[in-house]
Amino acid sequence: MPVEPSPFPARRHDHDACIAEGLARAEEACRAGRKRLTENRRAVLELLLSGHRPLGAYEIVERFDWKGRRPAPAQIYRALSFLEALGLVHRIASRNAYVACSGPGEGHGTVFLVCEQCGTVAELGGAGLGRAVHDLAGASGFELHAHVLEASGRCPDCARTGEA
Amino acid sequence: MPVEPSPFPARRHDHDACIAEGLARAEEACRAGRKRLTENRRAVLELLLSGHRPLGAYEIVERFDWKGRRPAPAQIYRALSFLEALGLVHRIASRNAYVACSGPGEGHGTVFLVCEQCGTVAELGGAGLGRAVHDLAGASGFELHAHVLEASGRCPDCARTGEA
DNA sequence: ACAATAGTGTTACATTATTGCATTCCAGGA
DNA sequence: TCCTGGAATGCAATAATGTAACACTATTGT
Repeated sequence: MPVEPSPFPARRHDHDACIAEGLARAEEACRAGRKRLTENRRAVLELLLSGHRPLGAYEIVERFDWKGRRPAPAQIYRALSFLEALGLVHRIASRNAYVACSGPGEGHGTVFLVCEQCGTVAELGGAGLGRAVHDLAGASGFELHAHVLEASGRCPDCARTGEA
Repeated sequence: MPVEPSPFPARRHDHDACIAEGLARAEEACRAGRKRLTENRRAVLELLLSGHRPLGAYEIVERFDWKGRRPAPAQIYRALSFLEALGLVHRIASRNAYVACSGPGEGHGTVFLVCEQCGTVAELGGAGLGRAVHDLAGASGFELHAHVLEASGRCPDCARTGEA
C-alpha cells in the first residue's frame, strides 16, 4: 500500500479539473447503478465540488441560482440523499454539513480531517483504521454496520500561517 | 493494556449504583474545576444517567418534571454544554443526542458504539485508536485537536436475539 | 401510445438549537 | 450584615436544520 501524498488540495490546483472529475465520477456511478444524474442532482453536486469545504444544506439553498429562483430545502435534501447513497457526497455529522467525495474511496473506513480555520476537508482512506474499529467493536460482541470518524484541527496551510 | 470486559452494561446491573457513581463523579469534577453543580445541571445529568441510551435535548425537556413545570430548551442546552465541557456528558453527533459519560474516560480517543435496535450506547477507551488517528492526521501535516468516532450496529444482546 | 415508475415543485410542518434580556442566586469582601 | 459582581436562571422569541405529503411532470420499457 503506497503512502498517500497529502490529502489536502494544494493551494493552487486545477480546480476546474476537480469539478470535471467529480462530475465524471458521478456520471459513471449513475450509469453503473442505473440511476439518473438529473439537473438538480448535478447542480447540487457541482456546488459541493466547487470548494473543498463542507456546505450546510441551507447554504446550498442560498447559493442555488437556478433560473432565477430558489429551490425549497426538500429539493436539496433529496439530491443530497441520492448523492450520499451513491457515495458521491459525504455528510459531516459533527457539523451538519455536506462535502463532495474527493476520491474513489469506498465510503466506509474513511476519515475526515476538517480544518477549524479555513473549513477545508480532507478525506483519508484510513483502511487500517476501519479494520481497527471493526476489531475493537467485534471484541465487545458488537456487530458493526457503519461508523463515522471526523477529526477537527488545523490543516497544514493554516497551521503554517498561524504559528507565526 | 488489559483487555476490557464488555463495555455494554449487563442486562441486569445495579443501575442505582450507576447513577450514584455518575453523580459522584460530577460532584468531584465540579469541585475540582470550582464550578457549581446546580439543581438544573444535576437533574439533566440524572436523566441522562438513568439510561445507557442517548436522549435528544427535547426528549430531556419532555421528561423533565421539575416542580411541576418544564424548562425551556435553552435551559437544557445550557446544562448540556456545561456538562459536556466537564466531560460528564457526550454528544452523539450522528444522532443529535446526548449520553452520560460512562467512565472516567479522558474524553478524547473515545469510541461510541450505538445499537441501532435498542439505542444503547457503549463507550470504549480505544486509546490505541486515538493514537492511530493522531498519527494518521499528523502524517498529513494536520494539527489534530479533537475527533469523534461513532459506530452504529447491533449490541451483543440485540445481535443474539435478532439472529434467531 | 400507454402504463409504470422515478423525480420535481411546493406547502406545510417537525425537530433541533441559539440569542437576548431582565431577574435571581450566591460567594466573598467591606 | 450588607453590598456587589459574576454566574445561573426564566422566559420569549427566533434561527437553523430536516421531513412529510401530495399533486404534477418527465422518463423508461413495452
